[in-house]
Amino acid sequence: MLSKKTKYGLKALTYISRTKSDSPVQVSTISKSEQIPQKFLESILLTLRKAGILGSKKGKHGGYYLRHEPSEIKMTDVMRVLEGPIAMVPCVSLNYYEKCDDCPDENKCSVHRLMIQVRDNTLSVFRNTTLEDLSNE
Amino acid sequence: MLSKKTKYGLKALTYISRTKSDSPVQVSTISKSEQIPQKFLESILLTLRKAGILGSKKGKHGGYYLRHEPSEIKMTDVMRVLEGPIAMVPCVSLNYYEKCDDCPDENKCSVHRLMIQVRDNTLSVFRNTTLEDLSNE
DNA sequence: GTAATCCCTAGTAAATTGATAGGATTAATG
DNA sequence: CATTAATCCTATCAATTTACTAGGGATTAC
Repeated sequence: MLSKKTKYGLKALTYISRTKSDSPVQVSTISKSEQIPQKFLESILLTLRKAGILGSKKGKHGGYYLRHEPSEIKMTDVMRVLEGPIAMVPCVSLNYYEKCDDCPDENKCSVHRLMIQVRDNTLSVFRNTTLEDLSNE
Repeated sequence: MLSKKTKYGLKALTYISRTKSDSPVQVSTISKSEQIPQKFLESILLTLRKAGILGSKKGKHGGYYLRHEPSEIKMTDVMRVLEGPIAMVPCVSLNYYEKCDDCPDENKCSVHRLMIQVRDNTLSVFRNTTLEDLSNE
């Protein structure tokens, strides 16, 4: 299941991306428009900022803005920040690999081989989708 | 993340499928061989039996067996029983569809459209993989 | 200097996960 | 028929994760 954190994060990014304005977008604005609890959203946008995806401006008339063009923000990056590893098991994770305690030989593990296929398919979707794609329509 | 329940379930099914014997396979045998807590495994195999994937024989020399040929047991069915919906959000689930509270128009929702792609890709893997595939090698 | 904004740390209730406990039921076997 | 070995069933539980909320600190525009 996709966490609400990820869902809210994606919606917020989409919102900011669609807002074609020079001034940064405020948390309260996004919160109201997308029906996201404000304090929760605050913490999510903070995470995205710390990951380098968003930038922020403090104080009055402050807010958040994209650090790069929407077409250059890949879903692989966004998903890893918000949801964590893309793989369903650590033993097939590219970025967070971990050996299974039980499994003596990964190549002979049926679960391993199945999950590699799922990972590759999911990865290809996220690699080929940018924030620009999400923001269209 | 794949739950341990699903992981254990898949490993157990693979084990049973590889055991080419007429007599049913006992929980304790699988438990030892695959390093799965016995009581936990018991409950998992019970679930698979109730879903019609496994059959069981009670009493001495009892155990579990496959109800169909490995080549006819699709991962879509197994995964739905063990892990639940394949979709990452209810609003793109084929079997467990649910509308989002917030989302006024699904076709315009960026998360919705992205998650449909992920679902379709994952689904194609599970549809094209049977227990026989898992059991080879 | 005041209002509006992000920044940061804590805490917390509810749900889920990954088990464990204990026994009831059923069947094979001597 | 008694014993043993299996599944079946219900209940419980600790740890973790999720989805928030609270409360204030720091910064900036005006």
